[in-house]
Amino acid sequence: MSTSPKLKLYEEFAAIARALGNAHRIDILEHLGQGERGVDALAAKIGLSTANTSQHLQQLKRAGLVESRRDGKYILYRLKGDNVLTLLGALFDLGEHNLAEVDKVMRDYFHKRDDMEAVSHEELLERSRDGLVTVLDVRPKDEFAMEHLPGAKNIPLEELETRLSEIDPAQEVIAYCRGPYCVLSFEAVAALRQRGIKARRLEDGLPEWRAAGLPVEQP
Amino acid sequence: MSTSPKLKLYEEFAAIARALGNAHRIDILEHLGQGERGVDALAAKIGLSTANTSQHLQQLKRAGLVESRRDGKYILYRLKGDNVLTLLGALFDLGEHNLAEVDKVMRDYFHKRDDMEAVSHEELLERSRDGLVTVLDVRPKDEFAMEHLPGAKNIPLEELETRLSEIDPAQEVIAYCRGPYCVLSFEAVAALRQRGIKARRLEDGLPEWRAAGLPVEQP
DNA sequence: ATATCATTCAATAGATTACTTGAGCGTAGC
DNA sequence: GCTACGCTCAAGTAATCTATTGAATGATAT
Repeated sequence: MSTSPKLKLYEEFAAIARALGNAHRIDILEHLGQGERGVDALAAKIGLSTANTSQHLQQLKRAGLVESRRDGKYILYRLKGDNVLTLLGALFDLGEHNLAEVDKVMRDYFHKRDDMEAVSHEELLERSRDGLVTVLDVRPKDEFAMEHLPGAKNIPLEELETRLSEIDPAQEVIAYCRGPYCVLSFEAVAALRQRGIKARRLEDGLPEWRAAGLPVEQP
Repeated sequence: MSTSPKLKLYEEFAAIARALGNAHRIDILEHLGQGERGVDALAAKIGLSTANTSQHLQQLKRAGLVESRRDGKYILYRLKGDNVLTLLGALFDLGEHNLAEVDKVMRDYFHKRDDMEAVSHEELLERSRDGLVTVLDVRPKDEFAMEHLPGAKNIPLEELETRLSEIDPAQEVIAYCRGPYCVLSFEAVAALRQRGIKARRLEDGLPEWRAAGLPVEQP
């Protein structure tokens, strides 16, 4: 094998794929989809040691999936361009269509996605313009603080039970979180429905919304 | 780590990515993009032992990237759905945009892709309708035999020098091969230009043409 | 049945990967 | 300057991956 130019290229592409070949690193990418993060903050969110997280980040960096900048004593990582979300989307899509295991997990834990009747960008925009829905961001407070959908109300999933009174039961709730496989919004919808409140999920999460060129609110 | 459902899903997605994490397997996928192949035939094309190729194919199968069927004593593998090409496309795209190494290989070996002025589907269709161009398939004879672009002439790259007389020097040649990184069409264009024949590459290869829903010719 | 061919399986050695631990380095604030 | 903090590096272990070899299926042909 004289390592033809084509194989050389494929070796580079394979290196990118290998960087995606670990569940924790995909998790990191999802979190970075919310916005820039420091290493420790990320490590805490995903439940890995700092050193381990740092090493994962460096693999992602070598593969061209993330980039970093220094801000004071923090080093902030972020996704490198919109292509990353596109690639992740293609990966998720293939998994959902081609792997029985993925389908099974979806059924078992997410009570079958289709039954959740996800709401599209377009529908949300339309209905929120008419003031018909409550847009609910169920991510943790700090993530909401950085960026959120326009007009959204933030009740982190953990606090949902104790803060139910803040939700107008006359309106439909549309919940969203980090991305299409983020559990938060699934569980929020389930909890709300159990209490008789009409609720649906937004099809995608914040990163996809932003990638679609739709407006977000910042402090 | 109690392995949340989200991480379980991400583990599945990561498994798909790991299956893409080897240059030979990407090469296999490109060849399967041309059409169904038996194990031995594939092994010969990509230059690996039969056993090794078989094992790579099984990894791809476990990851939901290929599927197989028995035909007599052959077991024929093929890509599992169009999502595979989409995923590969996203991967290539990210590599081209985000990795300096990829860009370097492109410059060194492919004489900078942009200078090659690739021709789009649309332009090819238009110009071949008017009879202005020779569509040249430079893949090996057996791949051409299985399927090719309508009206294309087949001269495998190895035979190009000896069969130059078959090409009308008055017409522009548009060459294509297996896919966007297949070397064959790059080299064919370079060789033709050196001999004063106007030549360009088709932007993509046969699989992308087929995936775009455009017609192909079969025996 | 036997022989043959295409493919897979099983066992192995060598390389790569994930995570931990503890040390090292740069920046901010005292 | 020193200390605290955020991050990276280096070394080590256990687990996983690649490619080779040779043996084992399974289907066809004689």
